[in-house]
Amino acid sequence: MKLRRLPDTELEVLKALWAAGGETPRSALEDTLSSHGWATNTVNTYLTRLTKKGVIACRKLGKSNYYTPLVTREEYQAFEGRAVLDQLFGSSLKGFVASLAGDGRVNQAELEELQQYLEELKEGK
Amino acid sequence: MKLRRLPDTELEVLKALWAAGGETPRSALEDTLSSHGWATNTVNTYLTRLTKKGVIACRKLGKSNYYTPLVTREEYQAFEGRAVLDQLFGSSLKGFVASLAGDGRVNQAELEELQQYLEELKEGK
DNA sequence: GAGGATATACTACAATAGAAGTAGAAAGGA
DNA sequence: TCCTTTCTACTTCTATTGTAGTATATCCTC
Repeated sequence: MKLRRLPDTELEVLKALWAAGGETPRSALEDTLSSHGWATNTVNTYLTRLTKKGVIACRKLGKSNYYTPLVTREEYQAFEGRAVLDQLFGSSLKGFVASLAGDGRVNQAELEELQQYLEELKEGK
Repeated sequence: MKLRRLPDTELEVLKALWAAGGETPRSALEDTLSSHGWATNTVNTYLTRLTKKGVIACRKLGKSNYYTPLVTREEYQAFEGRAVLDQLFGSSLKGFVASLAGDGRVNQAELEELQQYLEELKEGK
């Protein structure tokens, strides 16, 4: 499927669906999304839009609609991450990290964690 | 200034302005942006919108408008990078890198470059 | 089988984005 | 002076997003 960047609100709904894991009734999503303070109908609109875009599937069981993500979190993350990298950092991963590190927007612990990950990755190959 | 996410088209214009460096007449931006195939008026619209948003400044010299970025590339990069990290990767830098690496969307050379950068950063501290 | 409770479907509406046409000012040449 | 060229300002138009109201269908209960 052709992925495209989703609006913030729709992404929040999709994230709730990912978090729920698998096919989920609308009502269950409301809890996860309650912090946003959206009206029920608002969430419903976002679900409809996501369905129309083919990002999630909707199935009616009894009186409730059940939704299933058609895009995995991993797929979307990779897509979006790559897009940002290409659009703003000249495709340079180092540029990305350097930008955040240089601005003090990322702490030491995170950098170490990343470094360790890279080591492991290298060894694993 | 309160930074906010810019629409794709406006970002392209802003990037052209960054690339030009300093105060730049509209006509000069057109060259950089020609690859997009936008009409002159289209570019103008985006410039006006960016000006209204306070992202760039406009000054009239003679018959031409000259534009200056009010947000540096570095600022915007850090802002946007951080936003993506928080929104989609649970603020985990490692998560970001792992996502791209795991998907094969980033090559070996880039990973090595990043690793080296991290080493230097550590030593420098 | 009428009335209320629930869920979903449909509609609305303002703000923002993407794209560009038209009008008008200014400057320079004939 | 008047015409043409070159810019900018103003206007327009459609699609998308953010948000939610109204209408409709269904099921349960009395």
